[in-house]
Amino acid sequence: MTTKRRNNSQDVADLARVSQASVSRAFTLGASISAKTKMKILAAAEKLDYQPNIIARSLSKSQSGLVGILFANWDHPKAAEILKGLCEAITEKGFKPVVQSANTTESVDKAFTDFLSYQADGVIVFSISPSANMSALCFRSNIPIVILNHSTPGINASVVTIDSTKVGRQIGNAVLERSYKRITIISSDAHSQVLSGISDALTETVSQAPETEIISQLTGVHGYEAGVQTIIDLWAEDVKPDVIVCTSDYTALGILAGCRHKLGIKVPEELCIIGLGDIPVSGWKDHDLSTVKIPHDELVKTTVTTLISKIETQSMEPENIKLDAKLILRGTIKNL
Amino acid sequence: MTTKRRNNSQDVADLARVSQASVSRAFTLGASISAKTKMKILAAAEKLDYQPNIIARSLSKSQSGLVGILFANWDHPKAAEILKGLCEAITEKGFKPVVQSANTTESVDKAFTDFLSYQADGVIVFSISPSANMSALCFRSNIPIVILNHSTPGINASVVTIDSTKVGRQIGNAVLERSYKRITIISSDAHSQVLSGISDALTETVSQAPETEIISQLTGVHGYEAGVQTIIDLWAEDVKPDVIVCTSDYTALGILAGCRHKLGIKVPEELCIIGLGDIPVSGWKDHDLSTVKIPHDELVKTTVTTLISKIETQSMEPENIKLDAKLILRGTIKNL
DNA sequence: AGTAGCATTGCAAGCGCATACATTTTGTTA
DNA sequence: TAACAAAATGTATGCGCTTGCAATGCTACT
Repeated sequence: MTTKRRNNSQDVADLARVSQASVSRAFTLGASISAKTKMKILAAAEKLDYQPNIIARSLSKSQSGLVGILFANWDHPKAAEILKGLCEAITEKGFKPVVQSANTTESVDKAFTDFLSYQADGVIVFSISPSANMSALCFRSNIPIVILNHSTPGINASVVTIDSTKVGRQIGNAVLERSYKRITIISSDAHSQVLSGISDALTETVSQAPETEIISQLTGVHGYEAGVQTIIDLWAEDVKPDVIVCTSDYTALGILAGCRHKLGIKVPEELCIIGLGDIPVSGWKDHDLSTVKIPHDELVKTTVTTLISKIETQSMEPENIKLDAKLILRGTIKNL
Repeated sequence: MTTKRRNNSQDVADLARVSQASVSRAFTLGASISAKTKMKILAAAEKLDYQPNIIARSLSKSQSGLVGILFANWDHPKAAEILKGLCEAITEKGFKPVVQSANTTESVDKAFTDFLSYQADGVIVFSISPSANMSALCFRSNIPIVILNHSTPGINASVVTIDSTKVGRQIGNAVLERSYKRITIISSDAHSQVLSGISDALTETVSQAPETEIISQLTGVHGYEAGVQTIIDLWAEDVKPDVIVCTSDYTALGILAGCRHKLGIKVPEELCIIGLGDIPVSGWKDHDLSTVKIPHDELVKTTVTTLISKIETQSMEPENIKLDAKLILRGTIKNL
């Protein structure tokens, strides 16, 4: 089968008996062209299945209209929602999202050089940071980067996150008001700025309250099963907090299940559990977990808006944007 | 700020004192070039932050290396996993995934014309079908389409799904072996071929067993809360099956919760519940839901392999590929 | 009618790369 | 060492589009 060449603007021009430039103008918003010839051209284009070749347009305008999305954390409970939001917002702005999956240093670097090759007009990075090399390279190449949900100091990129310090304070206050005293913090990921921000603020708040203390802090625990095991271990070791703040809902749900089904610990009377993320399951009556609702939608929209505005203004100035998250108090914390 | 032009192959050529063509060859695998000059060129390229401009390459080779992904069903419990798999497999094959979100007829058509414009080499469609118009247009333009998890007859596209008929028979047999008699089918989506395949096969299997019958069939019920409400309604109306087959785990979990926490129905003694999808929560001890495990990973890989092979062989021949799914029997069905 | 002023169109030169073809260099063999 | 094949390199053209500039058409006004 000889592959039939796709029709191009010259073919349309020939059929419509105009110049190729006019065809181009017919498909360019706001170009100088009369309504009459535009009609004629569009009709011819229709007849020939013609669509402007964006690749060629990109080349001649030297901007691709492509936005790279580097997506690292597919296990994030809201991964689909976030990616959907990013893709839709990007499309909405007239760009196309090119998604790359990467989480090792090398694969991240590879993804970035690919973005460079594809002349991406900008890059969004989710839950990871580019290497200093790559961010510098992008800077030199005038490709703005916006990082969502992660931050690494000293990188030439903008960052959009929740205000984790504020969340930490809210949790601290809620716990203190209810006279819980002995706190354990369980974080699923030692490297996330969001999580460490919370525990910093929590430490700070608690240290101002007499008789209250953070009795233990565990790191790298994530997932339901790990949660179940963790609470069993704690009780076995006789480390018995009356509050567990957990930087993942899944883990928190595991802890809750361990309390109820294995250890017979009464929640919230004997133990208060707070998660992070507000995944749908947490709201189910079976669990009714107290947690923190993160404004993903807003984070996503802000990320895209920020990036596109940088692309359009050719600005490489890093910004640091923090949005508020909301503490949701449900059955796993005492009522006031 | 005057935007500094990115270095191109000519710049590298000048620095390395070779022709532009040689630079091109240095970056083309298997091109005719000596090791020595290649070194020289790569060094110069390094110095100039040069990356080949894929947009220009695409134009001159008239193939973009882009694969369009039309993603319709972001609420699918495995949406992230599936999309990740697609993106990674596509990247692996040396292409780039461009993700479009669309679920209305118009937006789907729009997405397709965009793919055409971007000269996508192929398109993957998840959980929806392109319009006849668009599939015909793609056919004329030699752009192969592979549809994952959905099928519409009379469309010029390949399809990859699970063998839903086989799944339906498996469920039927498992239920009959355990002497359940009165079956209710609850499907979340009337249009999915996967789901209707199951209920067809189930109907067929059941009709061969004396005293067994499908006593009711509900459509358009989806989600946890809807499940809770549905079981309450059924009991209130005195429609009491002893098996509920549910085409979504979330709904099945809602039904299970309704039985246990609202109605006091004993599962599996009085009522057997089977879901579809095997989402993680279903495996948790709290629920222990019987369900069907769909080989998403395999589906995804097959989809991509199929598409890429079509792209490379320039084949527009539609294929229809069916993979096996596995019935997982847990606590919500009686032990044999 | 003549012409300034603007809208429309055509012309042609790129955008950065791949590649057919021509030319030069290298290596091989008698 | 000559002669020739093979490998390496250079030259020049085209991929399909945008856009600056020039040429043309049109309107309105004196």
